[in-house]
Amino acid sequence: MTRTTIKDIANAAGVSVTTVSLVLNGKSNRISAKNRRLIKDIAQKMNYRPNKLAVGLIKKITNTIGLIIPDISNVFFSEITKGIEDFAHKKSYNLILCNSNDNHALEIESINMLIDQSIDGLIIIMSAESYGTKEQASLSLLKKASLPTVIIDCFNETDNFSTVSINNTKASYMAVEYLISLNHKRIACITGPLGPQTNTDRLNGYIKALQKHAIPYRKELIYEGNFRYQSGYNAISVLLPQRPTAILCLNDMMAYGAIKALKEQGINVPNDISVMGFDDIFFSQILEVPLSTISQPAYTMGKKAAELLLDDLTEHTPPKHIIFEPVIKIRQSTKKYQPK
Amino acid sequence: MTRTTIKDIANAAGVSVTTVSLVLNGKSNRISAKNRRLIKDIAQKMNYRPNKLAVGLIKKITNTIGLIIPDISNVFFSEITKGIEDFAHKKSYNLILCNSNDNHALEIESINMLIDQSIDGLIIIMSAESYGTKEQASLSLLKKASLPTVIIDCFNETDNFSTVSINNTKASYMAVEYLISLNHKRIACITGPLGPQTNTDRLNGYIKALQKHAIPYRKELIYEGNFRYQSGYNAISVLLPQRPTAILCLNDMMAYGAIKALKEQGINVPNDISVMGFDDIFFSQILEVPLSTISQPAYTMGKKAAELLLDDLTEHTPPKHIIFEPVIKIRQSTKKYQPK
DNA sequence: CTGTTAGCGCGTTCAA
DNA sequence: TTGAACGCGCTAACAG
Repeated sequence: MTRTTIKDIANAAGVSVTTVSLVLNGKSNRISAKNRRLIKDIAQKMNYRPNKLAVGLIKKITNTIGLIIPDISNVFFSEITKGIEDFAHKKSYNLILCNSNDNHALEIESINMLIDQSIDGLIIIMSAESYGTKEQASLSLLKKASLPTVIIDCFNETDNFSTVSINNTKASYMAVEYLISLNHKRIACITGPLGPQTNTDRLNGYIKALQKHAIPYRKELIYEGNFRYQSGYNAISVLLPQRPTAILCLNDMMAYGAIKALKEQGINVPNDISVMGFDDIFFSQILEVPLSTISQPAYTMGKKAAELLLDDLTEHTPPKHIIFEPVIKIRQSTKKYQPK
Repeated sequence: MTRTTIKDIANAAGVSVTTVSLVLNGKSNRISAKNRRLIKDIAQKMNYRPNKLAVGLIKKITNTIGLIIPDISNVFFSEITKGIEDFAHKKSYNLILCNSNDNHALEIESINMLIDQSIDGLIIIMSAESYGTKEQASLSLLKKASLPTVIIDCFNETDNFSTVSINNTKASYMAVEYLISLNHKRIACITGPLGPQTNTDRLNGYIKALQKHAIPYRKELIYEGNFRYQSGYNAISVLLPQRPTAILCLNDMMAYGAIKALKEQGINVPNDISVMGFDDIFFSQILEVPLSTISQPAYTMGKKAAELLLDDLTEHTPPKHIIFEPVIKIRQSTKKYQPK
């Protein structure tokens, strides 16, 4: 069964396609009332819906936005996605989803595929591989296509893109300062891949807080993970010999892995070692020992990104940089350090 | 900056657009070798990529599939989505994502939006509201549009759609039989919304297992939840007075809520009450008391759905019904019942 | 008030 | 071996 087109309607109504188009697009001030009625009735009856490909081809507007994220099965990203989708849908935009799997080549490929689809704009969370020249490669591709873009989780003032993120440096600074206030001095840190600035910012916040409190920075206390559960777990065997009294994990999933490994070693959290996370995903509240962590408003960040993008699309607002303030959630995985 | 079109290439090469089109579509057997070279070179140099709107308009193929799910922030669904996206991307298909928020009207709206976008096919997980006549409404809309569709989590032989699901009846049957083997007789059940067949199937499996073992079915032991953490939590206060010795939760999230409420009441899992889940999402392994549960291969189910759909699109395979076998994961939240 | 004409970017006859 | 012409479904000048 083939869809009804304006041509069908025009035939049925005995008018030209122009008239139909005019009526159906609300530009019918100059069309006779009876024709207006007639056409609308027929359109309704024949269940007419405009073909968006055809409209897009002409108007160069598709009401479609692209989303590239590293991994939709990661709850932090899926929460962001929800925020984006909800907002976009409310504004009658469709969302094309692409996973980059933290792979730069796939990211580039996705950007190209999305451009080919004539998306109106893009929201992207860069892959972990996309930093330095690779990040620039992605960005310049977007610039060449002059594609309205909002970047999440990557503050970037120099290029002409809107960004949405939290203040990462401040976030981990807050976390470390809190741990220091608990008398901790040997604070280990399990980081994400130390390429993207978001991640190095977090490490820098850690370092700054130590400096501020005149605690020496020890490289041996740093473990570079990859944001996955397993890497948090693995970190423990290399960190433990350094005898940390607290461990800051730069996302919650790694904190879960670390806690698991600690438990297997018979080490109690928080009595023996304090552990902090970063993100505050839902499950952190319901852990055996609810996780102290830095909260990022994932849903809101997604929503805000969508809002910025659609604003840009509809009224060409200049790039904005939204920085959310991190919020520290003190739960039960952290505790005052008491030398034994 | 505007994209380069075949016209641009034709001009640059001094040939007609037909020639360009022929070459770029691999139908260049009849084109002179030098022109072939020339055109390909120019296309490369000018960074030509076909406009998919235009191609779609002609070919009626967009290489785009739609996905409608209740909620992308639910890890069970996001895992399915990952499976779909990975497979689709590998086959050069794009994915348009829509959340129905378990709302039938939104589901219908999404279907229409997706059809307007000329998607080639659809994968859908019905909203909790879409059962009975509402389910039929969604299905008949798809049929009228003759849109190739795969339905996940809803076995449905009568309509002409492919389906992917697990054997839900058997799944909960297995769970209950396992609990019975542990000497439990007062087994409560926290269900999902008892509209969609998937959910009533699960309840039926529970009932069948009781019957098989001559254990009376008691309505007071059933609580109808909504698959959310909070409803599992809420269930406990109404179920507890019935003194169950085991509780089967028809998804993991509700099991988490139930366990939380139990803990707050000073009731130990599994020593006082056994709890089983359903889904086996990642977090179930890392709970304080790792959750015994029925495992659904979410990623694989998504992948399989995408595979069925693309098979249908490329070679018009008849509808298939894939039923995965549930696997019981015995962890530590269940234990032999010992009367005290 | 309404129809004719001309494309949007591309694939595909049909002639030449 | 190639090009002109047509059309996918629709919008937008421009006439009338």
